[in-house]
Amino acid sequence: MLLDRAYPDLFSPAEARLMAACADAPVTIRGRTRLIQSWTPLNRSLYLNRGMVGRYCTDRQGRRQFVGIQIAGDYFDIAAYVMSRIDHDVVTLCDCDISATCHSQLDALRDAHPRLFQKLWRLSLIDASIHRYWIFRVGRLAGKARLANFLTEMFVRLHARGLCGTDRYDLPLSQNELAEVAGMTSVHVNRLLSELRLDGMCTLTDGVVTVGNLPALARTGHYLPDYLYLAPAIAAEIRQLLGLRTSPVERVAGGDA
Amino acid sequence: MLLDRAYPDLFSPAEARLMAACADAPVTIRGRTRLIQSWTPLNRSLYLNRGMVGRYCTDRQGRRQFVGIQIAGDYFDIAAYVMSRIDHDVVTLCDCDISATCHSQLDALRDAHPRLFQKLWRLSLIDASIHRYWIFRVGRLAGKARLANFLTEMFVRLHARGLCGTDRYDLPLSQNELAEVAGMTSVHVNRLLSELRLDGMCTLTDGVVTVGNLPALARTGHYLPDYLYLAPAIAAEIRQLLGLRTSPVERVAGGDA
DNA sequence: CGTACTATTGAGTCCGTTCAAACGGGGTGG
DNA sequence: CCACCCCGTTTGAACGGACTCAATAGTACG
Repeated sequence: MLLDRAYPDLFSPAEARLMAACADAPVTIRGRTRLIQSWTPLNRSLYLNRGMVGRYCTDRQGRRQFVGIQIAGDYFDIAAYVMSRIDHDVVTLCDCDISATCHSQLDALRDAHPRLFQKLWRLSLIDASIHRYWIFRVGRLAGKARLANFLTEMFVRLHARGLCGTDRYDLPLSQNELAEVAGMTSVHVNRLLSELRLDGMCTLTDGVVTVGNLPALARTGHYLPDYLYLAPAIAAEIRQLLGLRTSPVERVAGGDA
Repeated sequence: MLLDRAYPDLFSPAEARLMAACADAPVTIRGRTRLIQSWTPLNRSLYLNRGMVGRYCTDRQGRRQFVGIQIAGDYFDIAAYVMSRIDHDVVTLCDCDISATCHSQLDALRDAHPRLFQKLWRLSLIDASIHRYWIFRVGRLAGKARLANFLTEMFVRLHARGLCGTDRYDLPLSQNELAEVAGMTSVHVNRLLSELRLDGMCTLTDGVVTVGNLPALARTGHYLPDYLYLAPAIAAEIRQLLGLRTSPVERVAGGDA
């Protein structure tokens, strides 16, 4: 299970087997397919084996705002298990392999393995932490930093799971969808991307991000990966790649800001 | 317990007593006090009996972005129980009564009352849903709508708990802090507030919001309260106050957008 | 061979920011 | 009691980032 690598303290091999045993066989779904419509009653939750999906809200004029991007190894609607319905839509961004788990199976899991069950809670809390970082990004960062920050996040999350190397990764988003992530216009995304390209930080072509200068990208994006709650070993590797020195714990110990 | 009113399906009276029994006696804390520093190890979680607290991230220049406001009746760092540390800071916005619950007590609760325990998960998922709505707000809404949207959210959340009437509520935020919520400048907040005042929608003076025209405020804020997962009866009352007709379920049944 | 959708570029406009200054209330100390 | 200061609000003026509108081109698809 992909989660092993990113969060080795999260699922033991036995637990991963238990989770996999609950799930149905994966199904392949084409890109740009709406998987979940908001407020529809749901009795299954979904796990993404391969691909990428986006979660979005829509305003009254139909303009979308992505509120999350899920990558391979994510349970992307555990909330549906607890809440029965969810508040947002979910769409595949490319061809995806998805396996479903009936909520009744999760009920059984709760009674039989409460500690494993709690780890699902942990996953949803990491998700919430990512949400908070997205608020920070669109609220506080200027255009260029906003884009650089998001592109760095996607690199870090993919690399932490072993889904990409250090110099490129797949990002199946059009410039328009990138605008719906970053809270701006596709025209503006285009100009900012060309700035990042001229700076030699990264290029985005045909759904592939080629990373030229990762530390510079992280720096212009004011990016810090702490909120992802990565396992210490992986966090250290990521910090090295991003050119960061201090861990959050050191910063706390060091004194007040 | 305040949660009873807003989410009557959430805690039964017996469960509320159980939760209260776990908690220490409330302590009063002065306003503008930092309660939690990010990444500090925590062994207790906090419940807000009275007052208001803010959760925020800080960028490298020290500029704050609020990522959440908690009101009386909120557990505002359940995440600390599962994650041990949290990714953001927490500050009191006014004098607050706060009671703590040791994580060991929650462990006991998990083993003795798994279903009640799951309701804590539910709380944290509602929290995440509010996060998503904040992303939507700062990402997609223009300045005036952004402010109106936030002011409507705070009214709805407070009113749903019986913490205010229909024409005014306490909001202990300076214009500068409001700017840190809405992702803009205090100067701009000032101008937008005066617009809302001239439109007769609402005024903010000395930490009190006086609501002049709630439906208009909700309309300019493009506000829909569905994401709060309010109990049906209260949701209906709120929709009436905001001048909204359709519930989300009706909209789903009605057809695709 | 049309019909989309996507990327790119230009020009003009407006929203929101930055920098500044003035005002008013509430505290404190002389 | 007054002087003073601090903090929050208010307002002005100028700048710049981001948007809107628009046109072009390239590409995938039926």
